[in-house]
Amino acid sequence: MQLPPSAFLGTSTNQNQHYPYSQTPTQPPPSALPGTNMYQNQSFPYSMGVDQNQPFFYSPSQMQAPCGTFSSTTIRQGQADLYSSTNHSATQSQTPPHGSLPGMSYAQSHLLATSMSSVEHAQHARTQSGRGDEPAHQSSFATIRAIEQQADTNMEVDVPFSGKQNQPNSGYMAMVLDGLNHVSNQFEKTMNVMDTVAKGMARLEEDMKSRPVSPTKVVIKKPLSRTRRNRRKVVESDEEENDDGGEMAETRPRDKHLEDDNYTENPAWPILGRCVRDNFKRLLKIKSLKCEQLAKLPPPLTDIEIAKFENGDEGAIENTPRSFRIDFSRSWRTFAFNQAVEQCFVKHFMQCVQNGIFIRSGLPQEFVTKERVIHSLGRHVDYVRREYRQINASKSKQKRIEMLQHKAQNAHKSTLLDSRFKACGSRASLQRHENNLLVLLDATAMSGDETDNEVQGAPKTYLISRPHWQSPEMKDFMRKLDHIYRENWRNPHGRRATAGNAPRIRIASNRCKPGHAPRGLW
DNA sequence: CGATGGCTTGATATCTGACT
DNA sequence: AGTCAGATATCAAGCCATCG
Repeated sequence: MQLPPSAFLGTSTNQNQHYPYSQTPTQPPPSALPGTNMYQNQSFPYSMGVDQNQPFFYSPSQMQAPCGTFSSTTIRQGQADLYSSTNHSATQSQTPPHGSLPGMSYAQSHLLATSMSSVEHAQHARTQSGRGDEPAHQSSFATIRAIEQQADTNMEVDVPFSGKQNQPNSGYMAMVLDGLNHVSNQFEKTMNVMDTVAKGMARLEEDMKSRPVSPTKVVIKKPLSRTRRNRRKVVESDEEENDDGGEMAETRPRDKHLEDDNYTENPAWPILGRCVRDNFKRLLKIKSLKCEQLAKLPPPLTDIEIAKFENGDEGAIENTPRSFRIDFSRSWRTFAFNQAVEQCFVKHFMQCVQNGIFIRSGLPQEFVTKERVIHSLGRHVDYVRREYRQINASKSKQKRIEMLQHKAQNAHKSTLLDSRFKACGSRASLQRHENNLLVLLDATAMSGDETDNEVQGAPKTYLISRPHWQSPEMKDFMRKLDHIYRENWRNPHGRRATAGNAPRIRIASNRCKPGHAPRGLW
């Protein structure tokens, strides 16, 4: 017997449509589980917050979880612990049901609690009535078997119970049994995942042992949830297999610093970068690197000021943490004034580290050296100088806006490629295109978006500007993928409605942009 | 060697549905 | 009402190749 997933564990947000049966307030409350009467006047060796001397009844709240939608709200460790210690009611707000595990959704935990109690009842009945092969019990199990058989031909269930108390609705019973089966499968899957995680943790631990890492807090990066990561994984794994038979390839040094020292591989390196950037902005008294903030910075030094600085004349600009000034128009590494600024910054930063200013940021004190601060600062200044130049360049405001638009277009292209991968992955018949076509493309091969309207409040629309090398057939195929992606977004199957911003509204146009066709397409 | 353009990518902001 | 999850858009930052 198989119920469609949506009928039992559907995650659609539209409960009215996907509810396997209605649960309107006007309906009679759900009553006893099948076979309840045979448990009457018996004490139960478990506690679920019910009177052990009373026959077991499903409460409406317990009924609701397995039959309605699944919440994606997960239970945190503390909440699960709370329940374990206090044995709260499963319906209590914000309190997960008994037996909940961290990471489990509320609805899943309700389903588990409900189903587990059914199992316990069945086991209890077995022990109370003797072995299952005894005549009295055989009849009970024969009843359940009959219900199962009946359920096969009675899949449409509108009311969980018939009017008579203690008379099970066969369809509902079928769903309970199916639910038990599902929970069992879910549990098995969860155990497999946990096993994999445990093995991964063990490998990580081994790796960490072999690498000197500071004992201070390690910031865990948010994992990439995007298909981009998966794509790259596919490509990388292919390369690895070709190169060294699947062994993890050694990371290629990205700059000459790595040839001498591996410190940029240390988890503390990005933390140092963050602290350096924050401190840099603080000394410059700016909040961000946006145009209006960078415009507040003092102008480049005049020739007179430079001469005074070089001669050490009275009145020359002094660099202190309180009056921190940089000439962004001149070289950071060769201009003497900027070199003095660098020394000032490094000295101040090292003092801050010694005073424990960055402890809360997780920066290990022993990791910080002057050379590393100089390295990190240098990279950041390169970036800030670049932004500064672009803002102060003689380009017109229109030119600047165009550059920003171009940047935004490019940033969207990777999202576009991701969505097309997702669209291909969602249809079995399209997966060959994913493997044969999309893997050849990168974000630059995607069409661009140009904003169409700037009306306040109206949903933004974008005109598609396709690469000129793209054939009409390929263009149509890409549009089709976009259409599928939007359809998937609008009509998610097997999960709740897609949250968040809707995909961009992209309108076809005759606009073209130059570019080179990716290798492999010609 | 530094400047520059083009590009990718992680982090963050923002929005909305679902849930407690 | 408040919170969380999951989605996209944008920002911030860095890498790489090229040029002078």
